Amino acid sequence: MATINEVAKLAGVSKATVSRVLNNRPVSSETYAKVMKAIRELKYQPNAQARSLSLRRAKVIGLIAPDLQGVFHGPIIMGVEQVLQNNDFNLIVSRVQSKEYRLAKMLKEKKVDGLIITTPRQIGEKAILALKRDNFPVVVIDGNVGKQVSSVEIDNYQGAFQATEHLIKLGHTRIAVISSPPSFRESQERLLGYQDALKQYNLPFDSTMVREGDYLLPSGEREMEKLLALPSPPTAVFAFSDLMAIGAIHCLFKKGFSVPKDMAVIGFDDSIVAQSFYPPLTTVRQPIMEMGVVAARKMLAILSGEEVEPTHVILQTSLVVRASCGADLHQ
Amino acid sequence: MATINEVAKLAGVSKATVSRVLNNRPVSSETYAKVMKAIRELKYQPNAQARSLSLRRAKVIGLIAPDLQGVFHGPIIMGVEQVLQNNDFNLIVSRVQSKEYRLAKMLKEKKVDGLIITTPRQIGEKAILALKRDNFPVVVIDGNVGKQVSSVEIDNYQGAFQATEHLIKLGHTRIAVISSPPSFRESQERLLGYQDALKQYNLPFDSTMVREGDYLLPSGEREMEKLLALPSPPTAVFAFSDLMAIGAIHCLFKKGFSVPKDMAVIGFDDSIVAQSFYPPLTTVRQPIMEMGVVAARKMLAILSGEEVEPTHVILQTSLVVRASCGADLHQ
DNA sequence: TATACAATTTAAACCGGTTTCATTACAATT
DNA sequence: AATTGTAATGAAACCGGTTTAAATTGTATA
Repeated sequence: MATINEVAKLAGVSKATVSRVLNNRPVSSETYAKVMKAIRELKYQPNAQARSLSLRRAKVIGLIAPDLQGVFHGPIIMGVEQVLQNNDFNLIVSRVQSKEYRLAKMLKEKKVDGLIITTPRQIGEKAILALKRDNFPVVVIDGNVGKQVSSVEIDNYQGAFQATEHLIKLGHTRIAVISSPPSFRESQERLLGYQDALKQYNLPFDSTMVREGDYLLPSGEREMEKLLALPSPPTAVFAFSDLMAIGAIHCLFKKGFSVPKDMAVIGFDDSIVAQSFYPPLTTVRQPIMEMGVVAARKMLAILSGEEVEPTHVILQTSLVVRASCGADLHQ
Repeated sequence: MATINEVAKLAGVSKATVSRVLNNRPVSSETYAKVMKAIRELKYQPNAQARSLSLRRAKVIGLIAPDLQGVFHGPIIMGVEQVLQNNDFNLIVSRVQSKEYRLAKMLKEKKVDGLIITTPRQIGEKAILALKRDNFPVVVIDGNVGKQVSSVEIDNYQGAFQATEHLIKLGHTRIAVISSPPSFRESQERLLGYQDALKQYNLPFDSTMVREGDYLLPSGEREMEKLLALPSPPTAVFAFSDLMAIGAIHCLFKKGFSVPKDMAVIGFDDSIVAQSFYPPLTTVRQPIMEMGVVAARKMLAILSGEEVEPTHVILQTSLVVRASCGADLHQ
């Protein structure tokens, strides 16, 4: 590969002048032509490493996540990468394993200009705050680690409220919840949305109606079984993930029940499994990819100096009505 | 951030000596101690850009794919990243948009040391061969672009053979196929596996039994409908993706059929939707994540000079028997 | 004690860019 | 014609590492 020195020699100018041409700084038109000719002839491509070293920015940002695939992190990666690509940045993805260690490394090595961190719960909030203290550009997705770190979240309260309200409007009064671990912030927010919806429609809150799952299918199946064993079982179930909703339906099908006739079921996420299941699952759509888009834009804004104060954006959910609650039959 | 010069000054040695300590080259034990002390005190972290420039390798490899999420590319990313992380490499992921352009750029800029390219069909095989001609390290996943480029593939023939054989052994003789576009190499390989299985069990091949889909759910639903309209419809369907298999089942359910009682259905991929569907889908498992693992290992081998001649590994599929073919009832 | 040799260490060059500062060339002003 | 100002260019320093070649140190040998 040719270097800037070879281009300079071939064009008969100094490397400073070649650099000027490359960066669109004023040069005479004849010089410009000479240099461009040499660049073409040598098929010259500037060395990103040398440029990064000199400019002290890599034009790469890092994304740290507990997982790089799946219905949640996959779309986030897509969203982030799309924005970065359009702005001539690259994306390094890294699965967090050894806790905080690798986090800081990439930044301090200057391998990346900034870090987008998803579900910081799994990483350790202190580690993130430490980065922020060292003044590294950090954006957090789906988790608020305090006012000083920019974040992108979804409105869990709103999503749960919508789902519950939908079931209430379909006439259900005994609505169960299959929740996620109570220690997770989003569990609390969603539970609050559920309770407030009940309250708004003057329905009593019954704590036996709330069960705890772990987001995965088997827990949905298991908790549905427990709900059916109740003296007075629910007529509708709101699960905090599509997979748990589907698990609940597995349980129902195995016992010969029909959905939505015998039980209305609603999920959360609107992942690929929701639309492909039969009956197609009514669910709360999280704008997951958009979280990635917003986070990436925010990161670029921070790097360009546009965003100096941390900001926190909360994206809205939307209800996707399909067949698992019988809403289509109700008209 | 501290630099090597500051460390050298604090330790009272030259930067060359600090460099030696960093790279585990022989130094006296007192020098070692002095340098390490300075490194700790300054919280020194070597600058990756400077090192890359000097060593002419970035310790980053690029992954180019038409998609960065979903049931196929998600696991590949996981597999690749896992291997790279264990070898202290980073992974840049990039969705291919503007065809060949960006491909070469990252390599020529020296932003990455090598490129792993998935489903090269969408990228243009000539572009890949051009990279190889320029002697850039390239590994291709799920697509063979010729003997000169290392590749990792799965045994499509074998997978289709297994699936078809399974249905035959369950007593089916009219087995339909919902294929993918015939121009795709894997379509041809799978079709051959299907036909050879029929042949081996002395079953006739009937071309009306093979329909063309596009890997997505709606096409499965659509083609199933056509199959049902046949004068003598199949009793079993083998779809070339889980999503198409599920689409076929949607069609059957809507018409009041039962699966597997009225129709056995088998998919391909073993994606998340296969296990979460009801009835759980029997399918051909592709070792997708393993493809990423193997590709990454191969890339590292190329970069370290271990692998000089291109190699081609073909991973085996396996049949995952669940409920959609009724095999569990047959015992 | 002088000499040879190996083991450490350092100074300087290099990787390939960007940028500061000085210089040159040239047109405009008085 | 002398002076001033401006635009274009080049030389050299710099970014922060690695590496080569030369210098230094200490030890063993003659």
